[in-house]
Amino acid sequence: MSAAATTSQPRRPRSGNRRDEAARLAVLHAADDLLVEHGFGALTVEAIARRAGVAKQTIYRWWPSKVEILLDTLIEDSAKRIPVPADEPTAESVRGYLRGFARFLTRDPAGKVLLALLAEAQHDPDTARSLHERCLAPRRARERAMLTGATDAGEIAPTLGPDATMDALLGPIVYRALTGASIPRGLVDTLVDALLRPRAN
Amino acid sequence: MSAAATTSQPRRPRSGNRRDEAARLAVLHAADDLLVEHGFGALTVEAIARRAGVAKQTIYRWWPSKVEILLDTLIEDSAKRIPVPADEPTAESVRGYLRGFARFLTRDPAGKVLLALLAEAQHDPDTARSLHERCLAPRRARERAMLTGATDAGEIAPTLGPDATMDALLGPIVYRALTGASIPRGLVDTLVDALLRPRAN
Amino acid sequence: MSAAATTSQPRRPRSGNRRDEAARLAVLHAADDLLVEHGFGALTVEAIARRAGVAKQTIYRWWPSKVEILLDTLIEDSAKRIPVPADEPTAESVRGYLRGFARFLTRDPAGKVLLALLAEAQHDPDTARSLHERCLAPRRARERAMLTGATDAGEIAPTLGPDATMDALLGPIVYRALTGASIPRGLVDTLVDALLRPRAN
Amino acid sequence: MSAAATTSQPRRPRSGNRRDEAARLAVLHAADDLLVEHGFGALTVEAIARRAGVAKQTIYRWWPSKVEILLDTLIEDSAKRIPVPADEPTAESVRGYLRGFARFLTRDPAGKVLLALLAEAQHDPDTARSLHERCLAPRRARERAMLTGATDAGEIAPTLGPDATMDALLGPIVYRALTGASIPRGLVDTLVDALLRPRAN
DNA sequence: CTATAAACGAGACGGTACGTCTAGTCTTATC
DNA sequence: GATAAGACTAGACGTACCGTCTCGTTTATAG
Repeated sequence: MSAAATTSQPRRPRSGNRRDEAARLAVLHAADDLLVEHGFGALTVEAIARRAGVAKQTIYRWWPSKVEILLDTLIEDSAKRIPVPADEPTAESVRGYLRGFARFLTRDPAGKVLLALLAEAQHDPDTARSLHERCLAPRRARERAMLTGATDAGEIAPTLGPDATMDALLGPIVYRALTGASIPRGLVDTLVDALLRPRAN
Repeated sequence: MSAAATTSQPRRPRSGNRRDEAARLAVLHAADDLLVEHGFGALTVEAIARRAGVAKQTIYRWWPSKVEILLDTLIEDSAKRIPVPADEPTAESVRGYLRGFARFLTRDPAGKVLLALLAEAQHDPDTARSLHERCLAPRRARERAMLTGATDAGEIAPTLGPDATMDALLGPIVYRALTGASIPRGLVDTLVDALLRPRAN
Repeated sequence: MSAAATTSQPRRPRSGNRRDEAARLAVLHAADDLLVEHGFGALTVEAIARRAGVAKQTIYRWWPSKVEILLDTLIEDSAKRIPVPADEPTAESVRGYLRGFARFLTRDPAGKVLLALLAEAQHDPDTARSLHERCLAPRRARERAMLTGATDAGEIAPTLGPDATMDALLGPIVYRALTGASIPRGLVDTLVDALLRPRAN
Repeated sequence: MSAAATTSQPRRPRSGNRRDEAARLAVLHAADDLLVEHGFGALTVEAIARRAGVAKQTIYRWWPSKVEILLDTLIEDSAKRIPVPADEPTAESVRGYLRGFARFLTRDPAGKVLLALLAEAQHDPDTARSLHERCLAPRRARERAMLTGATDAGEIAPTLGPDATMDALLGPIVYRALTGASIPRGLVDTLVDALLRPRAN
């Protein structure tokens, strides 16, 4: 309470057991597996707990909803599988990004997670907000940087602003994935040609 | 009523009361209202029955699931609000169709139904099948006719096939609606210009 | 709408399926069995539902708590096993009643129900109220009648009022049952002799 | 322990490897208070720990169950409030003991503890055993001594053996406390008169 | 003019999952 | 080594809907 008290740093009453990393990973994997194997309908908190060998309370302690569990896996997976190109500001890198995105949505099990969250966001405003804040907005920021970089480098000349351009490029890919259609190589090429170099042709 | 009628259906196993049209409409409106007012999460069969003043069994008797209720309303509404142009095979009519589509998704309460069904289709294969068979496929057939008509008339010259072209046009609109973004007039114009008259400019 | 309709009595808006008697009995028996076999600690609503082959909601629909289930069985059983003598206003019938009571508490499985409810009443005011209103008070009314009848007939001459007399007679029996002690024949005899015929000896 | 020890830890006489008496008392008082204030239903280990400002583990380390906590307080309180008379082997001292007992059960907050434990003993065999071994049996031994002392002194002449006599005296008192009834002075007097001096009148 | 049979409202039923609570155990870091 | 803090597994709590199944009533045709 005297000088000694003043010297002591803001009290760190930290103690107690720390979070169990194994439990955290078990939950993430269980959620992922259940979604891929049995669909979103089978993705209940009880089922996740059962499959992960974890108590329900452990899930509720760390995640406010099953949607946040999926978001955790999605953020990690999408960062690995479909990083936004930041180094080479070329039209080709944009094309490559879109092809990777298409492959992710149609072939990668983790792509199902994005589609499921995009779907759930239509049913639940909280999901919509979380999906935007934690996944879509950060990615969009990097996508904008990718486009403006390439534009500044003279590689592309989009008619629309960066946001609308990205939506025009991604929209068809996402929509076909949502409707269960494949995404042919020509579609991506045409989108890039038509929207990024409208006059350069 | 006459001898002819009696002859045409000699064994009428049918008897008793016929379907109550008032109950049918009450269910459709209750489902629509609940979706718009409280979201898909509040759209339970019990809530629909409660709001419609109808017994649950009456719903289960006529609809296999709540999704089919929504489909019934969607098919009727979309036929009225966003008919596929069939008379004038011009680029302008395509543009008008896309603008109507964008307005439907972002402004019309009935547009929420389409987004909700598209979402639910990600969670449930039965919904996906119904949505395609009863809504998306018939509309796509008319959209294809619209595009081929305009192409034959020399009004447009799409690079892609009619299906991919429609997805490239609709995808951005749907995607922005799904992510809660508005759909600016310039986006539709650019899509039409870039994808339907790539060389005609 | 005619005079006939007006004449018809106020319509009985009865509809819906009636209560399932089999489910009701299954619940009562399951609760009883669980209490006797595994004790009050194992008497959870889930366990009752499981053992009765009944949905939890069915229990919650008809009983506000598991205590009321036990009360239902207790009221029925105690009416059968330890009826309060009403016909013969003799000291002997009182003695017989107390012996039956002692046997009920120590030998009859249903006696465990009374002890459990008396115990639970100490933990929960709602139980205390229900136990009094539905079981103890009605029985006490009949016990009072028994005592006053015998007193009027000159068979007994209790010093205390009927309530205190009954408590003085039953208290030792209940207390020994609560503490797991047997109830010897001499105890009942001495209580009757000492409290009902203090001067008659 | 001496001045040297004090010097070695100038500011921290507290903590170390011995049992923390402050924690022990905090737990006992918290349990007592919770029982009196919110009833047995609110008496959870978590609530005790919370109210006592003590870790759950500290409770589990020293007490096998919350029942033992209550027993600790009960033994201490009952020894103080209702000691069994050992000095004067008179009928009057027995009467005084019973009156004290009645007052303890109906007026003293600590009396609630005995009723709660007697109740819990019906639900849980471990509680029953502990209650007997640590509380009821030792007290009963002293009560027996009280009765035999008075009998030998010619002050009383009970018909029944000492155990049954004590149960016949205490039973009505306990039963009325359990059922929420008051214990009138006349009841105790009549019990003493009727059971201890059946022929001496 | 009945008699039948379908559709209706009401709602009980066996279930599944929800999100919360407490039990009792185990771990970490502090004193 | 005892403590405060608190994460962990386990499982019951009471609620909301699910989809199925009677009930008894209503009503439009069939006989």
